[in-house]
Amino acid sequence: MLRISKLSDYAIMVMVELSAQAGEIVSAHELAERTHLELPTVSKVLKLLGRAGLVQSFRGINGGYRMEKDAASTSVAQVIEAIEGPIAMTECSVEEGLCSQEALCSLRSNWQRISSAVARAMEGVSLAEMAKPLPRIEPALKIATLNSQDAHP
Amino acid sequence: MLRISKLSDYAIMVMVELSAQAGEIVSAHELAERTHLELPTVSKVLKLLGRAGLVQSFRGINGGYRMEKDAASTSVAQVIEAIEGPIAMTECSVEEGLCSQEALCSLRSNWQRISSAVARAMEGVSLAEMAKPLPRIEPALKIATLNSQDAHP
DNA sequence: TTAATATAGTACCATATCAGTCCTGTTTAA
DNA sequence: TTAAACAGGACTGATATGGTACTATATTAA
Repeated sequence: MLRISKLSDYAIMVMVELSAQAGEIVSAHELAERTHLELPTVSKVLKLLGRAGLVQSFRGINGGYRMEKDAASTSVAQVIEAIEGPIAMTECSVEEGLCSQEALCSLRSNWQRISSAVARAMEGVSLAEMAKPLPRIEPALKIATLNSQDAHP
Repeated sequence: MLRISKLSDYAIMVMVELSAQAGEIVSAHELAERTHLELPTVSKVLKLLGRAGLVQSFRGINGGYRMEKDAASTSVAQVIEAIEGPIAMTECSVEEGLCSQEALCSLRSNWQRISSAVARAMEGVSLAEMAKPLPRIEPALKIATLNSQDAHP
């Protein structure tokens, strides 16, 4: 299914929410409420984002988090990497060991190429864009769109 | 880490190996030897590839598998989809239920856009290309072609 | 100085998913 | 009829992930 982890998904939600209040310090508690996620989960995500330098943390009684960069200059790829580490498709196509075949080696370099392309796809989308309901729709592929019951007017 | 499953990785290996003998019928046993994978594993992968119509199977004493299409016209994406199903990044960004916020909804459509770009990245690489040790380091790989509504070097 | 609040770091567990194997049935050729 | 090879599905062990909890530390206000 080629998915990103839920935690990364949450991280995007949190960052987008934070970007709505750029410049301000928002507590994890508040972010949890707005994203409808559990506080411990949001907290975990924020810690990871903090280590990656995407948010700055403030301790103490009026503490919280603040976005470090502009939403337009932070990419989805950066957020995902903060949570999951480097973007790559395979550990190494030849991990079976005994790479003694041409074919296997050719795979490895090609996987790296594909990984780059995928990474670029995600580097090309900023948080600012994510916050907007989709600038322009394009030839929609057959990508699965699950439940469509959005509960708001 | 944004990874594909090992099974998909294996599937590519098997398909590339099969393409080296395009037109011929090769047994799972033989493919297992050439890829250095275990027979049951290779067998499992081949069954999935067969159901997806990427290979044709032949039972009986001289049975085996044969590629259905040309290696140049079969993409990495097709193979991965045969193993993992539709390529998508997230189940649905709003699976938390209670999508009552603008931000969440904007995420969903954007994820679809990203998924499309990622899918395209993998549709742009054929098995024939995978079999070659990497044609040449291309400065601007034409694979990605993500919707460049923003300037993207 | 102390109390309250909020994050940091780490560790833990339950669960879901995946990889890998095996078993039984079916088809085909000799 | 037998052996070889695939089809389908079930089962299991391992791994990773998601989610939570606990302790320590920092900050602010009274």
